[in-house]
Amino acid sequence: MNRKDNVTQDEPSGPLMADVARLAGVAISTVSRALANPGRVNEKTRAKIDAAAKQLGYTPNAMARSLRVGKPNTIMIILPGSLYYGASQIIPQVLQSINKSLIKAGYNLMIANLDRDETSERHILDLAFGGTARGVIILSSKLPEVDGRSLAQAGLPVVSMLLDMSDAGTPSVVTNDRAAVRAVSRDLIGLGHRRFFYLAGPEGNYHDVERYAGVAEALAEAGLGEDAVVRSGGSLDYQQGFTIGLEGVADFEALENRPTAVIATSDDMAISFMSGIRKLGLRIPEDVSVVSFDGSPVCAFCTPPLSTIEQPVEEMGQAAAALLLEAIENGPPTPASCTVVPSRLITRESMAPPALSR
Amino acid sequence: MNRKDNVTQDEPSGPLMADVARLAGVAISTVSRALANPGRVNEKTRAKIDAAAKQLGYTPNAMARSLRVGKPNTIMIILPGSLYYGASQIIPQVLQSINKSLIKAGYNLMIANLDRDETSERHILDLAFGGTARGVIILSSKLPEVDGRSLAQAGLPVVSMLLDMSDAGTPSVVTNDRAAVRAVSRDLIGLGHRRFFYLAGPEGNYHDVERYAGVAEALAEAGLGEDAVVRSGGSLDYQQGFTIGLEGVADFEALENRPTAVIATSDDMAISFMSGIRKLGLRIPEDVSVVSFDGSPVCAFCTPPLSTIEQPVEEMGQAAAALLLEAIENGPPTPASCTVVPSRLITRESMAPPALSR
DNA sequence: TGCTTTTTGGCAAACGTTTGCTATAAGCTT
DNA sequence: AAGCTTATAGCAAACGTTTGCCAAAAAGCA
Repeated sequence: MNRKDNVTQDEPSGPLMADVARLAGVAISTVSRALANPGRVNEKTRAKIDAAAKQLGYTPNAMARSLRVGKPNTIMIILPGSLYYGASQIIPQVLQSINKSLIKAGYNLMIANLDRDETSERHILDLAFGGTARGVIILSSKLPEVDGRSLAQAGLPVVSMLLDMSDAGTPSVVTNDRAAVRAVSRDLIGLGHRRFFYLAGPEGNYHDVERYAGVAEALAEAGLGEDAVVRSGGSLDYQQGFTIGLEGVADFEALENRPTAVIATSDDMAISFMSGIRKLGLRIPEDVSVVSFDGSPVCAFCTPPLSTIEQPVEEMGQAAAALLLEAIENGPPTPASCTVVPSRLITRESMAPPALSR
Repeated sequence: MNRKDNVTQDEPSGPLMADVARLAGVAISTVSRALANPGRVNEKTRAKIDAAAKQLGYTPNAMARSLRVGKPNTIMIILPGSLYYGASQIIPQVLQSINKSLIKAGYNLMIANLDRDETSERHILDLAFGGTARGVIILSSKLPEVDGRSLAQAGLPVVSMLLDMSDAGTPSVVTNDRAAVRAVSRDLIGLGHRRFFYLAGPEGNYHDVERYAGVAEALAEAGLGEDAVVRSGGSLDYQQGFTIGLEGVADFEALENRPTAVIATSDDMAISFMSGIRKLGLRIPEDVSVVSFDGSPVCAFCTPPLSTIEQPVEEMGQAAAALLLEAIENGPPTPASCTVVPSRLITRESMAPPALSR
């Protein structure tokens, strides 16, 4: 006489803890303790219970557990639409590394897309306030906020990745965009370049601001004015990298006194740009040096092989996960920390001294 | 006098349905019905309740709901490690399109990585049997199964994507790998090619088997034997696409009577292969035509622009989601369906008639 | 052996919802 | 106006766990 007699057994729904208890001849509470706590139950009873559980193929119901304990074991990761772009494999890598860290700690990973519409924001907030998520990792976006509710007030640990929000109280993991671009700009200057072309991401975007600042700083250091660099792009999102690169070619071609070095803020831009430039009959790196950002593996096989600043996506993912887990354990760090994982320039043939001009 | 007086209020945990009920001056059950059911409650009461809910910023607890109802609202997507590769953006696109469909239907998306270790399989099964997932979409893998439990017996709707498992009773959404490769092989034959080079994925892999079969069929149709094609690779996973391509170059170079057309089974392979071939001083497409599989946008900017078979990832994702939702509603289709979303060849300059040989 | 301390197991109350059933109020019919 | 049906609201029992508290048993001690 099992539960459900009169009902037309429509859901098998698996064995319950009660079934295990019955089979092992103990109380439910003992089963619970046997499966979870280390020392609270006699070794012999535990063995009996383990055996019973295995025999029945028992799997504890995670939701019932979370509900009772008041702490879900799901982490939400927020992926902005703008990150789904081109050849660089940011998202899969991030997902993989974060998930690995989380699973090790007993958490699951739920994904949420953040588009520009209110629906997606609302959905995210429902997840956050609805007790589904235990913590949040948000990629390169500000905290969603709609009709009164803000992710900041959900009482959940939040870690920002790629975008530094430590000022706003959210611990962050970023890479040193600015320093990396500054360094590579310096390198270009060292090679003899004096006129630059900058392929920009969307105007005002954190990454673009940082990266451009890197260029500007390097120029300043070298005693060059900001008029040494021509900006192209700025209206399209990173998703449109290939298009930005192509439009950049047109801009470049129209220039009077053409720059000798191009700094692209994503591999996509650089790749389509190089393709277009070569169609124009210009040679890389002889006529133009190109450097870009992202570190996609495919850059090694471009013509010519493309120098690129590798984003340490995996390490950042791990760091973000670690930070989040720590915040879940001990509360958020105060003041909010900002972990900087350094990026690395991979030098390839697309960079060279400029041909002697004029 | 709220709940929790003596306790050191460590969790705000948000307003409860009971709070809304109290504020609106009705019973909890009425609130529940007002928020969920369409007509079960008086319009006036509903308004009062809605107002109270909004005022408190109430968000229903999803887990309590799922527990009570017995049906979670989370869908699990299983991503095999082998899919995280190179330049092709399969995963992000799939995730994005599936998530969009699911959210519209009120579901959340949880991701699970399937590696070759037992841990990851166990984790997936815990999710499936533990009442966390309502349905599963599995990408390009067979159903996980470890110590007695198999995903097939979890009583969950499962849809397979990329891999046809309809024979085994799992409804599937795939693209017509074989037909697509057959068609492009035909095209190559039509251009005059008679000797082929095939860059293989892992031996025995579904995709590789299908794609190679496409080549073989086209050859047979044209009265050519299978000795018209040289296979390269076969030991490495698709993740290693770039390496496969490079090794392919070595294999190719060593050949006596070199093929004039190369069929690569991923864009990565083709890209690194082309890069290597050109280093050898061979010209594409004059000396070798190249065609590949995946449809990564970056192919348009290769030198030369690379012909590739575009995988309709987004449509497949939508189809898979639709199929899963349908299975959740009305049970799985019997017999298991296999939806084929056609792929499309994008013709670019990497394909041309062979130079007159000898 | 009788007492205290420690270990182990069980009862039952949570966790925050949904929902079957019942009670009341309201609207109709004749 | 009495009896009927229908709409609306409330009570309380679920859903499958965990855990505070108490009881029983075992073990230690004198």
